[in-house]
Amino acid sequence: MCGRFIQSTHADQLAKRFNLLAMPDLTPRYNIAPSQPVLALRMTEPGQREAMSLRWGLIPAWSSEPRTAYSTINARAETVAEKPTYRQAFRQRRCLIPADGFYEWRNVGSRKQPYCIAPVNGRPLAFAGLWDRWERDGQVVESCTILVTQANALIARIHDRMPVILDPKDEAAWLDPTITDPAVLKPLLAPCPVEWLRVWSVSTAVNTTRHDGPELMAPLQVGLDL
DNA sequence: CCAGACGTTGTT
DNA sequence: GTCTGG
DNA sequence: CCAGACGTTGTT
DNA sequence: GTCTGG
Repeated sequence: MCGRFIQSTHADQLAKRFNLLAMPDLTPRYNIAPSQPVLALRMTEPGQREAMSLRWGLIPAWSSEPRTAYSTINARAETVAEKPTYRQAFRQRRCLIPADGFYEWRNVGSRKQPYCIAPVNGRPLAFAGLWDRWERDGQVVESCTILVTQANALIARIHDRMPVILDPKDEAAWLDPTITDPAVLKPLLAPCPVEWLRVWSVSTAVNTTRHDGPELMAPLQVGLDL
């Protein structure tokens, strides 16, 4: 799955990578946790891409409270087109979530060892995401979820699920609001090639959400790598 | 019909 | 064990 | 995802 | 809102 990730690329670099006209000021973040704000990209009317900040953990528009009684930080690619919580968003409110890496935990006996996974080429990845807008009594909460799929052979050493990392050539289609056919969209949600990513073990400092900095990505020097 | 869920993962 | 907060 | 709380009353 | 279970 995907329960922590990194957004560290500067605004100007992101604007170039994702063809954005404007970007808000960004603070690099190395330990984004559920419930926190996430930078996401969506399509606006004249076909422009727009950056926005979304709460991580999708709150459906029909929810009575601006929260859910269950976890919506991830949506399974295999079933996202049918699930009541995600179906409308899947057809109408898809987004890209830029990421410079993510963390997964491997069970080692009774211990849990965190690993960092990041792009080999150093360029930001795009997670496939969905967003929704919740509104009651003038209170507005925009929120998102990250799609997950079967782990590729690299990630499978750690965990059996991983975020959907889109092929850059599919990013425009994922954002295109005129595409609503699951038969067209679902093939974009395959596990990414192992060649795009590298994996290494990191300190359990990442476990604590108040820790945030590039040091969280530092490789462990004690031979826990896979 | 109404009531109640609506999710993912891991573990047993 | 389970829920909430980050 | 992990970490940390998980309760009530009365007093300051 | 929409689907499932009773």
